[in-house]
Amino acid sequence: MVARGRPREFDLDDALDAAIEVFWRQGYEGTTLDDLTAAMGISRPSLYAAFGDKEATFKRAVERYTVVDMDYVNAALAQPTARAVAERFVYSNVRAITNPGRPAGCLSIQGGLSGSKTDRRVVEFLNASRAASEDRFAQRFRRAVAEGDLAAGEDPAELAKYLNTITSGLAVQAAAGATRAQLTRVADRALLAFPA
Amino acid sequence: MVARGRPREFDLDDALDAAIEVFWRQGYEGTTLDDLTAAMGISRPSLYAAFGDKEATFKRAVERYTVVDMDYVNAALAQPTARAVAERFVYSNVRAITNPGRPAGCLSIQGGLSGSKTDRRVVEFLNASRAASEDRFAQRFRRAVAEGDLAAGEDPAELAKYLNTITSGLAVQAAAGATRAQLTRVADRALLAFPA
DNA sequence: CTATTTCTGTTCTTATCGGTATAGAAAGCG
DNA sequence: CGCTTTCTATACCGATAAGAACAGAAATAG
Repeated sequence: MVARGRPREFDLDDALDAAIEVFWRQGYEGTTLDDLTAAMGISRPSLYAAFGDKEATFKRAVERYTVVDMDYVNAALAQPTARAVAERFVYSNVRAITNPGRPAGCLSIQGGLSGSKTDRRVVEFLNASRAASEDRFAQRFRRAVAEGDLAAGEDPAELAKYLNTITSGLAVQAAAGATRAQLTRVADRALLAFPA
Repeated sequence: MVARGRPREFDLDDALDAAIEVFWRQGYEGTTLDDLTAAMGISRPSLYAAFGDKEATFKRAVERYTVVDMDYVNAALAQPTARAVAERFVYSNVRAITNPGRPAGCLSIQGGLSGSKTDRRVVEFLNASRAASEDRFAQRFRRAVAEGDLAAGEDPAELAKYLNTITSGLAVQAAAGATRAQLTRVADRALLAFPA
């Protein structure tokens, strides 16, 4: 793929990083194209040429967010035991949603939990994205049961939904201003209910 | 207070109930005045005369929502022990956020977790509203410690934040389509971590 | 019955939204 | 060097947002 014509003057990932910040802080519906182009440092036609429309830009931003900012999910899933998976997941989640210098909370939650009829697709996209993450944990816990690491009586899907509920709740608290210390204590407690 | 002039042709609470539904489903920013007036069955000037502007209507709706739809909080707080308070709170929360015929989830969460700069006040209003609820539980648990009902080592504020995190997380799951049965099992597990 | 008060519906205003047309600028290709 | 291709910036477009103006309608007060 050889570059033809005038080369793009901005970096796609840099631009997406800026978009991530804005969508994270203001949500999909609360973000205007002027907000986006100002933060990304590009003009409107450049955005449309590079990403498509607002919705496509949002999806690209969320995809990059899951790769860059939620890489800790992969690290958690790679832990040797279900218990270690859960601990690593919850604690690194707390760190991610209370990261100084980044918006508090989680783009996947703040991006849009509800929306107008015309923006319903965006809400469903985020729901599906979180469900996919939950599925990965369910799969990991199925493996743990098969390996004898988790008791046969445990329901992998239920454990995954439990963790997903915890991290969602933590993100809501973080967005409302809860501190890392507070949420760490909440995480400690939540893990009491996870099989040891 | 004697009624003067032409009497209002609609019921304030009926109108607010309709507004609650719309804000609940679509969030503050996703709701237009046309959405509101259509659902409430009144015209635009009637809405403005009765409630003020869109923001004031939202706040009135949230206030009514907390009185009508979150009355279970009072019932929970009135339970005799901290453990009973927690159980009652979490289980009735699950029922409320998966109530058939009503929107899934919780207005206080779906109303707006994030927003544009101009709608920031609404987000903060909701945050404050949830914080106030959390405070009531913290106070209740302080009483429980004083009464010897809770161990002296327990932190009432932390327990309250834990429950608030759980119910917030449950609301997010419900909004994304989780069933009552699923969330009941998550609630069962979450309560394992609450002092018995 | 008249005057006053307050509600109601239609219409209008202003700002801003997402998205686009158009023209110019910067690169590679021959 | 021109020609093609692709980017950039200014300006523009129709649609829609929140909110206000205005006149008519329905009640009470005298």
